[in-house]
Amino acid sequence: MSGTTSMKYEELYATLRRRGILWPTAEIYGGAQGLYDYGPAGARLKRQLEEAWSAWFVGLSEDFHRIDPSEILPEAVVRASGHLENFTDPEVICAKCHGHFRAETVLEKFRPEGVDGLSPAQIGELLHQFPVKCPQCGSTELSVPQPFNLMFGFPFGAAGGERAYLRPETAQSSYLAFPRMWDVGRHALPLGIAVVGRAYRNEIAPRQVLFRLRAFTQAELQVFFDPETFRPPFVSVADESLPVLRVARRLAGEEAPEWRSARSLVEDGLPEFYVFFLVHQYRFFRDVLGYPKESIRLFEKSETERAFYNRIQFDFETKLESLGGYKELGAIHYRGDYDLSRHGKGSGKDLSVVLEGGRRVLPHVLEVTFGVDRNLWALADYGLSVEGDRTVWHLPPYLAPTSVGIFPLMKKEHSAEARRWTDEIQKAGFEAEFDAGGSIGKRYARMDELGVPYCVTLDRDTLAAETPERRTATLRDRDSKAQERVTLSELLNRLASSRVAPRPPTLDSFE
RNA sequence: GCGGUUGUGGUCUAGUGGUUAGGACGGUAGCUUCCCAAGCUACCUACCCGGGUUCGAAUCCCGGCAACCGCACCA
Repeated sequence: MSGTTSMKYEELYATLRRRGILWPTAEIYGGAQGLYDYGPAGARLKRQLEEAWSAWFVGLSEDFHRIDPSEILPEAVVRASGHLENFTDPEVICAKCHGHFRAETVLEKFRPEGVDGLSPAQIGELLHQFPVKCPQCGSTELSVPQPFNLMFGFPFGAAGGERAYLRPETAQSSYLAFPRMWDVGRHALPLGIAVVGRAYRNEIAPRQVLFRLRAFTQAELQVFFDPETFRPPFVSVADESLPVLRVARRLAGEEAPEWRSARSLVEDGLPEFYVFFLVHQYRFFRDVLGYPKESIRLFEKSETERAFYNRIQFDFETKLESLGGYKELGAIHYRGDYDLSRHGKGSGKDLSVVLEGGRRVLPHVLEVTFGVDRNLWALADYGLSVEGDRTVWHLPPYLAPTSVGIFPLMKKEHSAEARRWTDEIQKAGFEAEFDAGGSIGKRYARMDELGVPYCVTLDRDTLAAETPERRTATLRDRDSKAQERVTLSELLNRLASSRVAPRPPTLDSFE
Protein backbone atom coordinates (compact mmCIF):
# COMPACT_ATOMS: atom_id res chain seq x y z
CA MET A 1 0.00 0.00 0.00
CA SER A 2 1.29 3.45 -0.82
CA GLY A 3 2.00 5.99 1.86
CA THR A 4 3.06 3.30 4.32
CA THR A 5 5.47 4.55 6.92
CA SER A 6 7.04 3.05 9.98
CA MET A 7 6.98 4.80 13.31
CA LYS A 8 9.65 6.78 15.01
CA TYR A 9 10.64 5.93 18.54
CA GLU A 10 8.50 8.47 20.41
CA GLU A 11 5.48 7.80 18.25
CA LEU A 12 5.81 4.07 18.70
CA TYR A 13 6.12 4.36 22.46
CA ALA A 14 3.12 6.73 22.59
CA THR A 15 1.04 4.24 20.63
CA LEU A 16 2.00 1.40 22.95
CA ARG A 17 1.11 3.51 25.98
CA ARG A 18 -2.14 4.74 24.51
CA ARG A 19 -3.34 1.25 23.71
CA GLY A 20 -2.44 -0.07 27.12
CA ILE A 21 0.39 -2.31 25.97
CA LEU A 22 2.85 -0.91 28.49
CA TRP A 23 3.56 2.12 30.66
CA PRO A 24 6.10 3.29 33.25
CA THR A 25 5.96 1.58 36.63
CA ALA A 26 4.62 3.85 39.38
CA GLU A 27 3.54 6.35 36.76
CA ILE A 28 1.56 8.43 39.26
CA TYR A 29 4.80 9.00 41.17
CA GLY A 30 6.60 10.10 38.05
CA GLY A 31 7.80 6.65 37.04
CA ALA A 32 11.01 4.84 37.86
CA GLN A 33 13.96 4.46 35.51
CA GLY A 34 14.13 1.16 33.74
CA LEU A 35 10.85 -0.26 35.06
CA TYR A 36 7.74 -0.77 32.96
CA ASP A 37 4.39 -2.48 33.47
CA TYR A 38 2.58 -4.42 30.77
CA GLY A 39 -1.14 -3.77 30.41
CA PRO A 40 -3.75 -6.33 29.39
CA ALA A 41 -2.91 -6.45 25.69
CA GLY A 42 0.81 -6.18 26.37
CA ALA A 43 0.74 -8.95 28.93
CA ARG A 44 -1.12 -11.23 26.53
CA LEU A 45 1.26 -10.43 23.69
CA LYS A 46 4.22 -11.08 25.95
CA ARG A 47 2.73 -14.40 27.02
CA GLN A 48 2.12 -15.40 23.39
CA LEU A 49 5.70 -14.49 22.56
CA GLU A 50 7.01 -16.56 25.46
CA GLU A 51 4.87 -19.52 24.46
CA ALA A 52 5.97 -19.25 20.85
CA TRP A 53 9.59 -19.22 21.99
CA SER A 54 8.98 -22.25 24.21
CA ALA A 55 7.21 -24.18 21.49
CA TRP A 56 10.10 -23.54 19.12
CA PHE A 57 13.10 -24.10 21.38
CA VAL A 58 11.86 -26.36 24.16
CA GLY A 59 9.90 -28.29 21.55
CA LEU A 60 13.15 -29.16 19.83
CA SER A 61 13.56 -32.34 21.87
CA GLU A 62 11.71 -34.42 24.42
CA ASP A 63 14.76 -34.02 26.61
CA PHE A 64 14.41 -30.24 26.67
CA HIS A 65 12.36 -29.00 29.60
CA ARG A 66 11.15 -25.70 30.91
CA ILE A 67 11.41 -25.02 34.61
CA ASP A 68 10.35 -22.15 36.85
CA PRO A 69 13.11 -21.52 39.39
CA SER A 70 13.51 -18.87 42.09
CA GLU A 71 14.41 -15.33 41.15
CA ILE A 72 16.32 -14.90 44.41
CA LEU A 73 19.71 -16.55 44.70
CA PRO A 74 21.86 -17.03 47.80
CA GLU A 75 25.20 -15.31 47.81
CA ALA A 76 27.19 -18.50 47.32
CA VAL A 77 25.68 -18.86 43.85
CA VAL A 78 26.67 -15.45 42.55
CA ARG A 79 30.06 -15.80 44.14
CA ALA A 80 30.69 -19.08 42.31
CA SER A 81 29.28 -17.76 39.03
CA GLY A 82 31.65 -14.83 39.13
CA HIS A 83 28.94 -12.19 39.30
CA LEU A 84 30.08 -11.04 42.69
CA GLU A 85 33.74 -10.67 41.79
CA ASN A 86 33.45 -7.08 40.80
CA PHE A 87 32.78 -6.21 44.41
CA THR A 88 36.30 -7.09 45.39
CA ASP A 89 37.94 -6.96 41.98
CA PRO A 90 37.16 -3.62 40.43
CA GLU A 91 38.33 -3.24 36.85
CA VAL A 92 39.77 -0.40 34.90
CA ILE A 93 39.10 0.03 31.22
CA CYS A 94 41.42 1.43 28.60
CA ALA A 95 39.71 4.06 26.45
CA LYS A 96 42.11 3.34 23.58
CA CYS A 97 42.18 -0.44 23.23
CA HIS A 98 39.09 -1.21 25.35
CA GLY A 99 41.00 -3.78 27.37
CA HIS A 100 39.74 -4.67 30.84
CA PHE A 101 42.25 -5.04 33.67
CA ARG A 102 41.96 -5.60 37.36
CA ALA A 103 42.60 -2.34 39.18
CA GLU A 104 44.76 -4.20 41.65
CA THR A 105 47.06 -5.42 38.88
CA VAL A 106 47.40 -2.09 37.14
CA LEU A 107 48.10 -0.27 40.39
CA GLU A 108 50.24 -2.81 42.18
CA LYS A 109 53.56 -1.03 41.52
CA PHE A 110 52.22 2.18 43.02
CA ARG A 111 49.97 0.78 45.71
CA PRO A 112 51.17 -2.57 47.01
CA GLU A 113 48.45 -2.73 49.69
CA GLY A 114 45.78 -3.31 47.03
CA VAL A 115 42.50 -1.54 46.37
CA ASP A 116 40.07 -3.45 48.56
CA GLY A 117 37.37 -1.23 49.95
CA LEU A 118 38.09 1.74 47.72
CA SER A 119 35.26 3.43 45.86
CA PRO A 120 35.37 3.80 42.07
CA ALA A 121 36.03 7.51 42.57
CA GLN A 122 38.99 6.79 44.83
CA ILE A 123 40.46 4.37 42.31
CA GLY A 124 39.91 6.98 39.64
CA GLU A 125 41.97 9.44 41.69
CA LEU A 126 44.77 6.94 42.03
CA LEU A 127 44.83 6.52 38.26
CA HIS A 128 45.46 10.25 37.93
CA GLN A 129 47.90 10.44 40.81
CA PHE A 130 50.30 7.84 39.44
CA PRO A 131 51.72 7.39 35.93
CA VAL A 132 49.56 4.35 35.30
CA LYS A 133 49.67 2.89 31.83
CA CYS A 134 47.51 0.38 30.03
CA PRO A 135 49.38 -2.95 30.16
CA GLN A 136 48.17 -3.74 26.66
CA CYS A 137 48.68 -0.59 24.59
CA GLY A 138 50.55 1.75 26.92
CA SER A 139 47.86 4.42 26.83
CA THR A 140 47.24 6.51 29.95
CA GLU A 141 43.56 6.91 29.20
CA LEU A 142 42.31 4.52 31.84
CA SER A 143 38.96 4.77 33.53
CA VAL A 144 37.05 2.88 36.20
CA PRO A 145 33.79 1.17 35.33
CA GLN A 146 31.04 1.90 37.78
CA PRO A 147 29.14 1.02 39.74
CA PHE A 148 31.05 -2.05 40.78
CA ASN A 149 28.16 -4.37 40.69
CA LEU A 150 24.93 -4.30 38.84
CA MET A 151 23.18 -6.82 41.05
CA PHE A 152 20.41 -6.03 43.50
CA GLY A 153 21.53 -7.50 46.81
CA PHE A 154 19.77 -7.47 50.15
CA PRO A 155 19.78 -9.05 53.60
CA PHE A 156 18.31 -12.52 53.64
CA GLY A 157 16.75 -14.27 56.60
CA ALA A 158 15.43 -13.01 59.90
CA ALA A 159 18.80 -12.44 61.48
CA GLY A 160 19.89 -10.54 58.39
CA GLY A 161 23.37 -11.97 58.57
CA GLU A 162 23.15 -13.60 55.17
CA ARG A 163 22.82 -11.91 51.83
CA ALA A 164 20.88 -12.83 48.72
CA TYR A 165 20.57 -11.36 45.24
CA LEU A 166 18.00 -11.00 42.52
CA ARG A 167 19.33 -13.13 39.71
CA PRO A 168 21.18 -11.00 37.14
CA GLU A 169 20.47 -13.61 34.46
CA THR A 170 18.17 -16.61 34.33
CA ALA A 171 20.95 -18.90 33.10
CA GLN A 172 22.36 -19.48 36.58
CA SER A 173 19.07 -21.06 37.65
CA SER A 174 19.43 -23.67 34.91
CA TYR A 175 22.99 -24.53 35.89
CA LEU A 176 21.89 -25.01 39.49
CA ALA A 177 19.05 -27.23 38.33
CA PHE A 178 21.22 -29.48 36.21
CA PRO A 179 22.04 -32.23 38.77
CA ARG A 180 18.41 -32.58 39.85
CA MET A 181 17.23 -32.53 36.25
CA TRP A 182 19.75 -35.21 35.42
CA ASP A 183 18.39 -37.39 38.23
CA VAL A 184 14.74 -37.00 37.30
CA GLY A 185 15.45 -37.36 33.58
CA ARG A 186 16.57 -40.34 31.57
CA HIS A 187 20.29 -39.92 32.21
CA ALA A 188 21.17 -38.92 28.69
CA LEU A 189 22.74 -35.98 26.94
CA PRO A 190 21.90 -33.65 25.44
CA LEU A 191 19.68 -32.32 28.18
CA GLY A 192 18.03 -28.96 27.71
CA ILE A 193 16.87 -26.70 30.51
CA ALA A 194 14.87 -23.62 29.63
CA VAL A 195 13.79 -20.71 31.80
CA VAL A 196 11.48 -17.90 30.86
CA GLY A 197 11.49 -15.36 33.60
CA ARG A 198 12.66 -12.07 34.95
CA ALA A 199 16.22 -11.09 35.65
CA TYR A 200 17.32 -7.92 37.42
CA ARG A 201 20.19 -5.54 36.93
CA ASN A 202 20.73 -2.17 38.51
CA GLU A 203 21.67 -0.58 35.19
CA ILE A 204 23.55 2.69 35.31
CA ALA A 205 21.54 4.33 32.59
CA PRO A 206 18.36 2.55 31.50
CA ARG A 207 17.38 3.79 28.05
CA GLN A 208 15.03 3.26 25.17
CA VAL A 209 12.14 1.75 27.10
CA LEU A 210 12.36 -2.00 26.59
CA PHE A 211 16.01 -2.09 25.57
CA ARG A 212 17.76 -1.44 28.82
CA LEU A 213 15.56 -2.42 31.72
CA ARG A 214 16.25 -2.97 35.38
CA ALA A 215 13.72 -5.80 35.47
CA PHE A 216 13.48 -7.71 32.23
CA THR A 217 12.32 -11.05 30.93
CA GLN A 218 14.74 -13.49 29.41
CA ALA A 219 13.97 -16.70 27.60
CA GLU A 220 17.03 -18.89 27.74
CA LEU A 221 17.74 -22.46 26.78
CA GLN A 222 20.82 -24.14 28.21
CA VAL A 223 21.77 -27.23 26.28
CA PHE A 224 24.02 -29.54 28.30
CA PHE A 225 25.90 -31.87 26.01
CA ASP A 226 28.82 -34.22 25.62
CA PRO A 227 31.33 -32.44 23.37
CA GLU A 228 32.53 -35.75 21.97
CA THR A 229 29.21 -37.07 20.82
CA PHE A 230 26.83 -34.12 20.32
CA ARG A 231 25.68 -34.32 16.70
CA PRO A 232 22.45 -32.53 15.91
CA PRO A 233 21.14 -33.36 12.40
CA PHE A 234 23.26 -30.79 10.62
CA VAL A 235 22.50 -32.03 7.10
CA SER A 236 18.91 -30.89 7.59
CA VAL A 237 20.06 -27.26 7.85
CA ALA A 238 23.28 -27.28 5.82
CA ASP A 239 21.83 -25.40 2.86
CA GLU A 240 20.29 -22.57 4.88
CA SER A 241 21.73 -19.13 4.14
CA LEU A 242 22.58 -17.00 7.14
CA PRO A 243 23.28 -13.26 7.25
CA VAL A 244 26.51 -13.32 9.21
CA LEU A 245 29.04 -10.68 10.09
CA ARG A 246 32.21 -12.40 11.15
CA VAL A 247 35.02 -10.76 13.08
CA ALA A 248 37.49 -10.66 10.19
CA ARG A 249 34.96 -8.88 8.00
CA ARG A 250 34.16 -6.39 10.73
CA LEU A 251 37.82 -5.58 11.19
CA ALA A 252 37.86 -4.75 7.49
CA GLY A 253 35.30 -2.06 8.25
CA GLU A 254 32.17 -3.84 7.07
CA GLU A 255 28.90 -3.40 8.95
CA ALA A 256 26.58 -5.29 6.64
CA PRO A 257 26.26 -9.04 6.92
CA GLU A 258 27.05 -11.40 4.08
CA TRP A 259 24.92 -14.40 3.16
CA ARG A 260 26.73 -17.59 3.99
CA SER A 261 25.49 -21.14 3.83
CA ALA A 262 25.50 -23.07 7.07
CA ARG A 263 27.78 -25.58 5.41
CA SER A 264 30.39 -22.97 4.57
CA LEU A 265 30.47 -21.75 8.17
CA VAL A 266 31.31 -25.26 9.28
CA GLU A 267 34.01 -25.41 6.63
CA ASP A 268 35.35 -22.23 8.22
CA GLY A 269 35.77 -24.12 11.45
CA LEU A 270 32.62 -23.48 13.46
CA PRO A 271 31.27 -26.66 15.08
CA GLU A 272 28.25 -28.26 13.42
CA PHE A 273 26.19 -28.20 16.61
CA TYR A 274 26.83 -24.47 16.96
CA VAL A 275 25.81 -23.66 13.42
CA PHE A 276 22.78 -25.93 13.78
CA PHE A 277 21.52 -23.70 16.58
CA LEU A 278 22.41 -20.55 14.65
CA VAL A 279 20.09 -21.75 11.90
CA HIS A 280 17.42 -22.75 14.36
CA GLN A 281 17.37 -19.36 16.07
CA TYR A 282 17.60 -17.53 12.76
CA ARG A 283 14.53 -19.39 11.49
CA PHE A 284 12.67 -18.47 14.65
CA PHE A 285 13.26 -14.78 13.99
CA ARG A 286 12.42 -15.08 10.33
CA ASP A 287 9.58 -17.61 10.26
CA VAL A 288 7.87 -17.28 13.62
CA LEU A 289 8.39 -13.63 14.51
CA GLY A 290 8.33 -12.60 10.88
CA TYR A 291 11.27 -10.17 10.99
CA PRO A 292 12.41 -9.17 7.51
CA LYS A 293 15.46 -11.26 6.77
CA GLU A 294 17.32 -8.32 5.24
CA SER A 295 17.28 -6.62 8.63
CA ILE A 296 18.76 -9.53 10.58
CA ARG A 297 22.46 -9.78 11.31
CA LEU A 298 24.36 -12.54 13.12
CA PHE A 299 27.11 -10.52 14.71
CA GLU A 300 30.16 -12.46 15.82
CA LYS A 301 31.80 -11.19 18.98
CA SER A 302 35.56 -11.08 19.06
CA GLU A 303 37.67 -12.54 21.83
CA THR A 304 37.97 -9.20 23.60
CA GLU A 305 34.30 -8.36 23.20
CA ARG A 306 32.84 -11.56 24.56
CA ALA A 307 33.05 -12.80 28.13
CA PHE A 308 36.21 -14.81 28.60
CA TYR A 309 34.32 -18.06 29.23
CA ASN A 310 32.46 -17.84 25.93
CA ARG A 311 34.32 -19.75 23.26
CA ILE A 312 32.01 -18.69 20.47
CA GLN A 313 29.41 -15.95 20.53
CA PHE A 314 27.11 -14.60 17.86
CA ASP A 315 24.59 -11.91 18.77
CA PHE A 316 21.34 -11.87 16.86
CA GLU A 317 20.77 -8.29 15.86
CA THR A 318 18.06 -6.64 13.86
CA LYS A 319 17.96 -3.21 12.36
CA LEU A 320 15.23 -1.21 14.04
CA GLU A 321 13.96 1.95 12.43
CA SER A 322 12.65 3.30 15.73
CA LEU A 323 16.03 3.01 17.44
CA GLY A 324 18.18 3.97 14.52
CA GLY A 325 20.29 0.86 14.03
CA TYR A 326 21.11 -2.71 14.88
CA LYS A 327 19.99 -3.93 18.28
CA GLU A 328 20.78 -7.19 20.04
CA LEU A 329 17.68 -9.36 20.44
CA GLY A 330 19.28 -12.68 21.32
CA ALA A 331 22.54 -14.59 21.22
CA ILE A 332 24.12 -18.01 21.24
CA HIS A 333 27.04 -18.62 23.56
CA TYR A 334 29.22 -21.68 23.62
CA ARG A 335 30.27 -21.62 27.27
CA GLY A 336 32.24 -24.84 27.44
CA ASP A 337 32.19 -26.41 30.89
CA TYR A 338 32.76 -23.10 32.65
CA ASP A 339 29.45 -22.98 34.50
CA LEU A 340 29.27 -26.53 35.81
CA SER A 341 32.92 -26.35 36.70
CA ARG A 342 32.45 -23.11 38.69
CA HIS A 343 29.38 -24.40 40.50
CA GLY A 344 31.10 -27.71 41.09
CA LYS A 345 33.93 -25.91 42.86
CA GLY A 346 31.62 -23.48 44.61
CA SER A 347 29.32 -26.16 46.00
CA GLY A 348 31.93 -28.85 46.53
CA LYS A 349 29.76 -31.26 44.53
CA ASP A 350 30.92 -33.22 41.54
CA LEU A 351 28.61 -32.15 38.73
CA SER A 352 29.97 -34.55 36.15
CA VAL A 353 27.72 -37.37 34.98
CA VAL A 354 28.24 -40.94 33.92
CA LEU A 355 27.03 -41.69 30.41
CA GLU A 356 25.90 -44.96 28.94
CA GLY A 357 29.07 -46.98 28.54
CA GLY A 358 30.51 -45.72 31.78
CA ARG A 359 32.28 -42.62 30.51
CA ARG A 360 32.28 -39.71 32.98
CA VAL A 361 31.97 -36.18 31.53
CA LEU A 362 31.44 -32.69 32.77
CA PRO A 363 28.86 -31.50 30.23
CA HIS A 364 29.47 -28.47 28.06
CA VAL A 365 26.83 -25.79 27.72
CA LEU A 366 25.39 -24.12 24.68
CA GLU A 367 23.32 -21.15 25.74
CA VAL A 368 20.58 -19.83 23.50
CA THR A 369 19.26 -16.51 24.76
CA PHE A 370 16.31 -14.37 23.79
CA GLY A 371 15.25 -10.99 25.20
CA VAL A 372 11.49 -11.11 25.50
CA ASP A 373 10.89 -7.40 26.13
CA ARG A 374 13.22 -6.30 23.36
CA ASN A 375 11.55 -8.63 20.92
CA LEU A 376 8.16 -7.32 21.90
CA TRP A 377 9.42 -3.89 20.94
CA ALA A 378 10.83 -5.24 17.70
CA LEU A 379 7.47 -6.79 16.84
CA ALA A 380 5.91 -3.36 17.29
CA ASP A 381 8.66 -1.68 15.31
CA TYR A 382 8.33 -4.00 12.32
CA GLY A 383 4.61 -4.55 12.57
CA LEU A 384 3.10 -1.16 13.28
CA SER A 385 2.68 0.89 10.16
CA VAL A 386 0.76 3.99 9.30
CA GLU A 387 -1.15 3.40 6.08
CA GLY A 388 -2.96 6.48 4.98
CA ASP A 389 -5.29 7.38 7.82
CA ARG A 390 -5.15 4.05 9.56
CA THR A 391 -2.52 2.41 11.73
CA VAL A 392 -2.14 -1.33 11.34
CA TRP A 393 -0.12 -3.72 13.45
CA HIS A 394 0.79 -6.61 11.18
CA LEU A 395 1.33 -9.10 13.98
CA PRO A 396 1.48 -12.77 13.09
CA PRO A 397 -2.00 -14.10 14.07
CA TYR A 398 -0.55 -16.67 16.48
CA LEU A 399 1.09 -13.86 18.49
CA ALA A 400 -1.83 -11.43 18.49
CA PRO A 401 -3.12 -10.57 21.97
CA THR A 402 -6.68 -10.70 20.66
CA SER A 403 -7.76 -13.14 17.98
CA VAL A 404 -10.96 -11.57 16.80
CA GLY A 405 -13.17 -8.51 17.23
CA ILE A 406 -16.93 -9.08 17.20
CA PHE A 407 -19.19 -6.23 16.09
CA PRO A 408 -22.94 -5.75 15.75
CA LEU A 409 -23.47 -3.77 12.59
CA MET A 410 -26.36 -2.00 14.33
CA LYS A 411 -25.93 -1.79 18.06
CA LYS A 412 -29.63 -2.23 18.94
CA GLU A 413 -30.50 -4.95 16.49
CA HIS A 414 -27.45 -7.16 16.47
CA SER A 415 -25.79 -6.86 19.86
CA ALA A 416 -27.51 -9.86 21.42
CA GLU A 417 -26.38 -12.20 18.67
CA ALA A 418 -22.89 -10.65 18.63
CA ARG A 419 -22.63 -11.24 22.36
CA ARG A 420 -23.63 -14.84 21.82
CA TRP A 421 -20.90 -15.32 19.22
CA THR A 422 -18.39 -13.65 21.52
CA ASP A 423 -19.27 -16.06 24.33
CA GLU A 424 -19.02 -19.08 22.06
CA ILE A 425 -15.64 -17.99 20.74
CA GLN A 426 -14.31 -17.33 24.22
CA LYS A 427 -15.60 -20.70 25.41
CA ALA A 428 -13.67 -22.29 22.56
CA GLY A 429 -10.54 -20.75 24.08
CA PHE A 430 -9.92 -17.74 21.87
CA GLU A 431 -9.49 -14.15 22.91
CA ALA A 432 -12.50 -12.34 21.44
CA GLU A 433 -13.45 -8.73 21.99
CA PHE A 434 -16.96 -7.40 21.58
CA ASP A 435 -17.10 -3.79 20.41
CA ALA A 436 -20.22 -1.77 19.71
CA GLY A 437 -18.79 1.71 20.17
CA GLY A 438 -18.71 4.36 17.46
CA SER A 439 -19.05 3.56 13.80
CA ILE A 440 -18.14 0.28 12.16
CA GLY A 441 -15.09 1.85 10.53
CA LYS A 442 -13.84 3.10 13.85
CA ARG A 443 -14.07 -0.38 15.33
CA TYR A 444 -12.11 -1.86 12.44
CA ALA A 445 -9.49 0.83 12.94
CA ARG A 446 -9.20 0.17 16.67
CA MET A 447 -8.69 -3.53 16.10
CA ASP A 448 -6.16 -2.91 13.30
CA GLU A 449 -4.02 -0.84 15.63
CA LEU A 450 -3.97 -3.59 18.23
CA GLY A 451 -2.96 -6.19 15.68
CA VAL A 452 -6.22 -8.15 15.88
CA PRO A 453 -6.07 -10.35 12.76
CA TYR A 454 -9.82 -10.84 12.23
CA CYS A 455 -13.02 -8.93 12.76
CA VAL A 456 -16.53 -10.33 12.44
CA THR A 457 -19.59 -8.18 11.83
CA LEU A 458 -23.11 -9.45 12.38
CA ASP A 459 -25.92 -7.87 10.36
CA ARG A 460 -29.55 -8.35 9.37
CA ASP A 461 -28.66 -11.23 7.05
CA THR A 462 -27.16 -13.01 10.04
CA LEU A 463 -30.48 -13.01 11.82
CA ALA A 464 -32.43 -13.88 8.69
CA ALA A 465 -31.04 -17.41 8.64
CA GLU A 466 -33.54 -20.19 9.32
CA THR A 467 -31.57 -21.91 12.04
CA PRO A 468 -28.84 -20.62 14.38
CA GLU A 469 -26.36 -23.02 12.77
CA ARG A 470 -26.84 -21.40 9.38
CA ARG A 471 -26.23 -17.88 10.58
CA THR A 472 -23.34 -16.20 8.81
CA ALA A 473 -21.43 -13.03 9.44
CA THR A 474 -18.82 -10.97 7.60
CA LEU A 475 -15.28 -12.05 8.38
CA ARG A 476 -12.84 -9.32 7.61
CA ASP A 477 -9.09 -9.83 7.29
CA ARG A 478 -6.83 -7.23 8.89
CA ASP A 479 -4.08 -7.13 6.29
CA SER A 480 -6.06 -7.44 3.05
CA LYS A 481 -9.35 -5.95 4.33
CA ALA A 482 -11.00 -8.72 2.28
CA GLN A 483 -14.44 -9.86 3.43
CA GLU A 484 -16.26 -13.18 3.28
CA ARG A 485 -19.31 -14.76 4.89
CA VAL A 486 -18.71 -17.47 7.47
CA THR A 487 -20.74 -19.45 9.96
CA LEU A 488 -19.72 -19.58 13.59
CA SER A 489 -18.24 -23.05 13.24
CA GLU A 490 -16.30 -22.00 10.14
CA LEU A 491 -15.01 -19.04 12.09
CA LEU A 492 -13.85 -21.26 14.96
CA ASN A 493 -11.96 -23.46 12.51
CA ARG A 494 -10.37 -20.43 10.94
CA LEU A 495 -9.27 -19.09 14.32
CA ALA A 496 -7.87 -22.46 15.33
CA SER A 497 -5.68 -22.70 12.27
CA SER A 498 -4.55 -19.08 12.60
CA ARG A 499 -3.18 -19.79 16.08
CA VAL A 500 -0.74 -22.39 14.84
CA ALA A 501 2.81 -21.11 14.53
CA PRO A 502 5.37 -22.71 12.21
CA ARG A 503 7.16 -25.64 13.85
CA PRO A 504 10.44 -27.27 12.91
CA PRO A 505 11.22 -30.99 12.98
CA THR A 506 12.46 -32.09 16.40
CA LEU A 507 15.90 -33.43 17.14
CA ASP A 508 14.27 -36.70 18.17
CA SER A 509 12.75 -37.22 14.74
CA PHE A 510 16.24 -37.65 13.35
CA GLU A 511 17.36 -40.23 15.86
C1' G B 1 26.87 8.26 36.30
C1' C B 2 28.36 13.21 33.52
C1' G B 3 26.71 17.31 30.11
C1' G B 4 22.69 19.57 27.23
C1' U B 5 17.33 20.00 26.29
C1' U B 6 12.44 19.22 27.93
C1' G B 7 7.94 18.22 31.21
C1' U B 8 -0.06 21.27 29.99
C1' G B 9 -6.21 15.93 29.55
C1' G B 10 -5.30 9.09 27.14
C1' U B 11 -2.47 11.40 22.49
C1' C B 12 -0.68 15.89 19.85
C1' U B 13 -0.57 20.71 21.32
C1' A B 14 -2.10 26.67 22.34
C1' G B 15 -1.02 29.51 26.28
C1' U B 16 5.90 34.44 28.60
C1' G B 17 2.99 36.65 35.97
C1' G B 18 -3.92 37.89 36.65
C1' U B 19 -7.25 32.97 31.06
C1' U B 20 -14.04 30.06 33.30
C1' A B 21 -6.28 26.98 31.01
C1' G B 22 -8.19 26.95 24.46
C1' G B 23 -8.11 23.48 20.32
C1' A B 24 -7.60 18.86 17.64
C1' C B 25 -7.66 13.72 18.03
C1' G B 26 -9.53 10.19 21.60
C1' G B 27 -13.12 8.09 25.20
C1' U B 28 -18.31 7.70 27.18
C1' A B 29 -23.73 8.24 26.44
C1' G B 30 -27.72 9.28 23.12
C1' C B 31 -29.56 10.10 18.08
C1' U B 32 -28.37 8.62 13.23
C1' U B 33 -25.98 5.04 10.07
C1' C B 34 -26.43 -2.16 6.68
C1' C B 35 -19.52 -2.77 6.46
C1' C B 36 -13.74 0.57 6.92
C1' A B 37 -11.65 6.55 11.91
C1' A B 38 -18.83 9.89 8.44
C1' G B 39 -22.56 13.36 10.91
C1' C B 40 -25.33 15.79 15.18
C1' U B 41 -25.89 16.58 20.71
C1' A B 42 -24.13 16.18 25.59
C1' C B 43 -20.47 14.72 28.77
C1' C B 44 -15.19 13.06 30.47
C1' U B 45 -10.04 13.95 31.28
C1' A B 46 -4.45 18.19 32.19
C1' C B 47 -0.52 22.49 34.09
C1' C B 48 5.34 16.06 36.83
C1' C B 49 6.34 16.51 42.45
C1' G B 50 8.06 19.70 46.59
C1' G B 51 9.79 24.30 48.22
C1' G B 52 10.68 29.64 47.24
C1' U B 53 9.77 34.75 45.07
C1' U B 54 5.15 37.61 44.41
C1' C B 55 -0.95 40.71 46.25
C1' G B 56 -1.11 36.77 42.46
C1' A B 57 2.86 31.24 39.42
C1' A B 58 1.29 26.51 34.16
C1' U B 59 4.48 30.86 33.33
C1' C B 60 10.21 33.29 37.33
C1' C B 61 14.02 30.79 40.93
C1' C B 62 15.87 26.30 43.69
C1' G B 63 15.62 21.03 44.66
C1' G B 64 13.72 16.26 43.29
C1' C B 65 11.64 12.85 39.68
C1' A B 66 11.10 11.46 34.62
C1' A B 67 11.94 11.59 29.34
C1' C B 68 14.93 12.78 25.02
C1' C B 69 19.98 13.72 22.75
C1' G B 70 25.40 13.13 23.36
C1' C B 71 29.36 10.76 26.31
C1' A B 72 30.37 6.68 29.35
C1' C B 73 28.53 1.83 30.61
C1' C B 74 25.94 -2.85 29.21
C1' A B 75 30.41 -8.48 33.36
